[in-house]
Amino acid sequence: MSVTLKEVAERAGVSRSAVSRTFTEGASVSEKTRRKVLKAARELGYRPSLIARSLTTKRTKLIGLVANNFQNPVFLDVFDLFTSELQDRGFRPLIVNLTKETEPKKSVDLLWQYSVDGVIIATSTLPVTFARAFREAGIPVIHTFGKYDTPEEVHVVGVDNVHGGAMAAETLAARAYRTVAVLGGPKAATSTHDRVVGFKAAASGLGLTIADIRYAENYTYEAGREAMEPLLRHKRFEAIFCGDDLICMGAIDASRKRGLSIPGDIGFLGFNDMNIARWEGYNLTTIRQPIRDIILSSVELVVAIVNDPERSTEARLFPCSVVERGTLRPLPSV
Amino acid sequence: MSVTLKEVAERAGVSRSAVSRTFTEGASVSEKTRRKVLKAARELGYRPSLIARSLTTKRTKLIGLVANNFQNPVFLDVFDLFTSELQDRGFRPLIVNLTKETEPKKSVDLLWQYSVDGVIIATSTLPVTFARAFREAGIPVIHTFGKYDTPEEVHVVGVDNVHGGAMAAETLAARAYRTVAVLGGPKAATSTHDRVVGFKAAASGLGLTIADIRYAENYTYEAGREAMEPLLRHKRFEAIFCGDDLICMGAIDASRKRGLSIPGDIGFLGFNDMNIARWEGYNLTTIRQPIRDIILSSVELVVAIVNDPERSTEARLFPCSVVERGTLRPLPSV
DNA sequence: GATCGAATTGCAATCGGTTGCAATCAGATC
DNA sequence: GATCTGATTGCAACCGATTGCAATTCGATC
Repeated sequence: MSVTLKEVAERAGVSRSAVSRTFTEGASVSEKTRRKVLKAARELGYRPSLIARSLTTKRTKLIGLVANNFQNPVFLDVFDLFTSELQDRGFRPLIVNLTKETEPKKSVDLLWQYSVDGVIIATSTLPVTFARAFREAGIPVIHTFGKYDTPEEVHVVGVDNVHGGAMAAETLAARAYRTVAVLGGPKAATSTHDRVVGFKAAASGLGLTIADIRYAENYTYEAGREAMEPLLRHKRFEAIFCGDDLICMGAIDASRKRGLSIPGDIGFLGFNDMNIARWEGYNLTTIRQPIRDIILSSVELVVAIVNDPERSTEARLFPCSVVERGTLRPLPSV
Repeated sequence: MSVTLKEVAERAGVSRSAVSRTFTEGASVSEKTRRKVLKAARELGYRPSLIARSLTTKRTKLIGLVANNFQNPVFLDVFDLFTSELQDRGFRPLIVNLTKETEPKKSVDLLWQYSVDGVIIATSTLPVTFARAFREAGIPVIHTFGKYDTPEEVHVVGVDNVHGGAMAAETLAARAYRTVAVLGGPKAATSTHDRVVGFKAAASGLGLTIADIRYAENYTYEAGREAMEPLLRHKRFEAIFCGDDLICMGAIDASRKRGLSIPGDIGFLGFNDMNIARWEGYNLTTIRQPIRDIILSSVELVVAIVNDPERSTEARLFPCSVVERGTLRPLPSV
């Protein structure tokens, strides 16, 4: 069926080693035999089998990409960037969908059996035990969007969510809001936790009163809408900080349904700056996560630790930034 | 580093064959040795290497998933379903991101080198030559969201877009619209072409006048907004059929910006019924593609042809349906 | 206890490559 | 032409499994 090394060797009149060497970077082959081999290979349509190769080299060039958040639009960017970046560096992503499965051991087994060179966990809604399980199995792992912890147990790339939360509080305070509410993402997510912690801490220093805190069931529009309802029943805040743009949009629509105008009656501040935040219908003021930087850095890091597994763990945290649009009242002129 | 067959065999005091057999479905092993082997395996933490296995079995249990549309939210569902369904059947998706790359040969080479068992091309914006390239390389391939053609060159799963387009025309006609416009997806996509063809054909039979036809650059909100502008300059239609929900939302926002009300001044009909279509802010009336059915069927089919590559090509087309919401005026009561 | 067929087991070859090692070769130097 | 050095080449073992085949074991039957 498929052409093998041996056939190429025979046709080129050289040994199998010679053929193997012409196809491995930096191996010792004379220009003469290399040409003979390439000619024969071309004629036969030969491509080395990565499966066979990885059996001896112990490198598969596969990177496990573990995710459980297939409903949030940010993940379009995340997938796009991860897949193309890995591809450009000669790696291939092997996706593991964790939506149904919550048992770390099974994913570890799965990826272990495929001998992936490394694993990227791309979600903020998994506990650190997950990443740890990979590390204990001896598989290089990095947790993108993970929680930063000292001492660093595992490589983390993401944003400093505590700082992001603080930034949100500052943004509201700067616009002269005094009484505010928080509508967080799913309570179990470490990102939610950190953002709220950061928000609270900064709020108290800024003279902001937090009238209410609630959490959406998950990172969806519907969850945001639902979670907003009770907050609207006894509305006693001027603005609200949402833990995610999607949730924020749900909350906005819930408010509009009650006839509230934005930002007149109520101000909204999102988190993420996904594409949809730019849409005219919402035009969301939001805290931006530099997704692109995060992914590029993750890929770069995973490649680095694949090449040097002993590398000490590190946390790469990128700064968030405020994207000013139309759901908060303007900054008071100075 | 990792535990091998041989070590398990030694510990269990049996031959390597015995170990191999206990781990392969339906092989002949006595209950007694199977127990010994499992015990030893458990103690050592042994998991068979799929890489090594696939070298002899010629099966990798990998399925290439080729996509180029990482910006459209429907693909969240598509990825979610594909990955979890393949997973459930013991296969793993190997993703190829074609956004930058347009040369079929390179993807074929790539997946060939990984000896994938089969390939799913999940996009409507690639020509049939792409799928053909895989078939010619002897790799089982199915084109999801592909164009249905007779004679069938390649397995296709999707909807009958001609019929979908016709359904759109009927929907508009039934609501007593007389003069309409079309805002298609990217012109190169076969799906766009077919939908427009179906729409035109049905329109003429229904007494609908098509005042204008335009195409968006790609399947995005921004492209929809831009493409709508010229249509609005000399607006001479009562309703518009958009080739995609996202494009439709862009078009809606462009219209609202000009102060037009919906569906009062202008009616909108989308295509796809993605999650966002349900959002209060848009509440889009749209033609629904049964994504779930399409994906499940694709996965089922790819597994089938992996097991029987000689199977004759087939086209599985699912029917579209109208989802009534708020962007078209109501059906006249009878 | 001998005989027979079926079930189990182990041997050894194989899958398609890589790589350490020793042998060979080429070119430079004397 | 002999000698030396570094570059090239081929041999053969190995990576971690599977599998056809022949040998062995087992249980049942006579």
